[in-house]
Amino acid sequence: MRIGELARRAQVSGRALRYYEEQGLLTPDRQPSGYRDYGEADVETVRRIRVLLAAGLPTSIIAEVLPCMVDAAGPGGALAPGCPELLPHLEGERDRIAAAIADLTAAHRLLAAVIAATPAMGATPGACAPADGT
Amino acid sequence: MRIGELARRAQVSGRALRYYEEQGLLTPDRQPSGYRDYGEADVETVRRIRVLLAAGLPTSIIAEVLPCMVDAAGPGGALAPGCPELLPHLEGERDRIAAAIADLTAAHRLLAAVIAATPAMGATPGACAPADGT
DNA sequence: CTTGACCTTGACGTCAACGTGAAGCTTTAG
DNA sequence: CTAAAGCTTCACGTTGACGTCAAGGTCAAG
Repeated sequence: MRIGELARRAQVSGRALRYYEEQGLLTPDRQPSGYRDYGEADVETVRRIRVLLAAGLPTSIIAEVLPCMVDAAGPGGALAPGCPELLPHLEGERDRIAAAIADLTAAHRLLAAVIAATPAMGATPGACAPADGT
Repeated sequence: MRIGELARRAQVSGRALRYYEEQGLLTPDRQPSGYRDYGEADVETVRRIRVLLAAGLPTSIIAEVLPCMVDAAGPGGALAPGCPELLPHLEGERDRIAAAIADLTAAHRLLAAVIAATPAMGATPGACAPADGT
């Protein structure tokens, strides 16, 4: 398929797909016209990229892990065995994500506490922060 | 205390502290010399700022929630009741954080799966990704 | 007084993941 | 045939949270 279709099916912009290629995350074939020619598997690959990006991993890291999860067949996204040389690196990233989850959880608790401490709305002096003119 | 001490005690750069002031997160007094003069409570405030920043909240939002958690006395960071007008906004942020946690958790699972699928190190072809010259 | 550490305000640089034209080729619809 | 999508490669713009000089003022020690 061409870039537009993949963009629609994977819910990303064409620009993003070109960027991913530039970063080595995707390497589509080319039609004689020069148009990019993506395969079906790329849809799933892009989804994985989005998951990892959403987790804050930079494209350079994703480029390393992607070939380790080439494909397989499964709804949950099964994986193939990968490259043991990157293992400590991957474990480091995994731990960084765990730490990030801890941070977010702390922030979540903080916000939840603030929300819980908020007097219910409707009956208050009203003078707090300027609240900014929106 | 002056900016250098706060920087050391709160584990941030002086530049960051000036930036926080610029964004309205901190408003230290000034000594006649023009030097910033921070109070003890600012150490904790900066820690909270860091937690929320680490969670991906922009400084503009943090500026809104900070006055809602003015202070109190507690090891976990107790809170004062806040501004009900911001409540829906805060709930939105809280949900966004929850979504981010979900993303991170998904990525964590993905990485953990890759790691688990990695053949243990030591006995493999070795040809995988170029591994990049570092 | 001099040195040196620490402080001040600008103001430009950085990094990541794209957005957004610009100028031109290709393919599809009619 | 023409017009309209859709594609191509540059290449600069954006956003956020700072880093990093630059050009000084201030303060404690000797």
